Amino acid sequence: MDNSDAIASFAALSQPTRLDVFRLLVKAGAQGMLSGEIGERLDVRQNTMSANLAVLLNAGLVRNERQGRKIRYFADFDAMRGLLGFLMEDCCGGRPDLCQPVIDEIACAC
Amino acid sequence: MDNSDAIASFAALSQPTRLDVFRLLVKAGAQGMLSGEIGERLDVRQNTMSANLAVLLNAGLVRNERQGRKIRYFADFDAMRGLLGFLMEDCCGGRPDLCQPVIDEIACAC
DNA sequence: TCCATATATCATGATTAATTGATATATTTA
DNA sequence: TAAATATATCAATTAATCATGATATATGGA
Repeated sequence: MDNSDAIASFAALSQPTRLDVFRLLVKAGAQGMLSGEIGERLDVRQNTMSANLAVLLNAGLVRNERQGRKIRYFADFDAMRGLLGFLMEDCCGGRPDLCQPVIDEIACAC
Repeated sequence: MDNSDAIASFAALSQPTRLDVFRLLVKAGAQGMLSGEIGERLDVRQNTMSANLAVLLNAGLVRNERQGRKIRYFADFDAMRGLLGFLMEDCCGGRPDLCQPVIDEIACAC
């Protein structure tokens, strides 16, 4: 994870449809979702969805896997890890009380 | 933290100077940094830096505090918390092994 | 009050991104 | 192999963003 990877990731997440897609894939977890399923759920046209998925893919935030003529997309949790780590690098100026709540927040119930 | 707050935050972080600024302020922690200090450190012109700080401020990612004629900026850790929580909401589809490494990554050493 | 310092705002030109209609590619089924 | 389905690519228009020069505002000190 270098600076330009992080820029690409944040740019990818800074668009409403793509943010929705990514959060949907985070929720879906290891099961992922089909491209068509995603487009239907979010009511986004086919080519727009394809373009937006390509941006997420290019940023490394999602992976995909062909299944016949469908394509299944997954949130890439390793990429998430890298991105958040990059953002929080050397955080807090030595004051854990600032940093800890941030960590707690993503300590999801799963 | 709603969808449009998150969009604003990611858009703010998707620009090289602003990402540098934010990471610098994360490192600085509670001490923060003066606007001028930041501009000098990152070698960015005065009005460009001011505009970029305004974007971060508007996104809620940083706070500021006037000190005489200088203005001190701070990373807003509550906003970070909200943003990461929003992104990871209902994560992993019930598989903690996917989520845990993400949490571990930002468990900084401070 | 006048000047210097620190920061913010405004207008503009240049670059970049987003959506869309049309079309192409890949895969499965008949 | 032809048709149908699922997804990707292309070209073009519109819209958003960025850095910059110029200028304005706010604070502190002489």
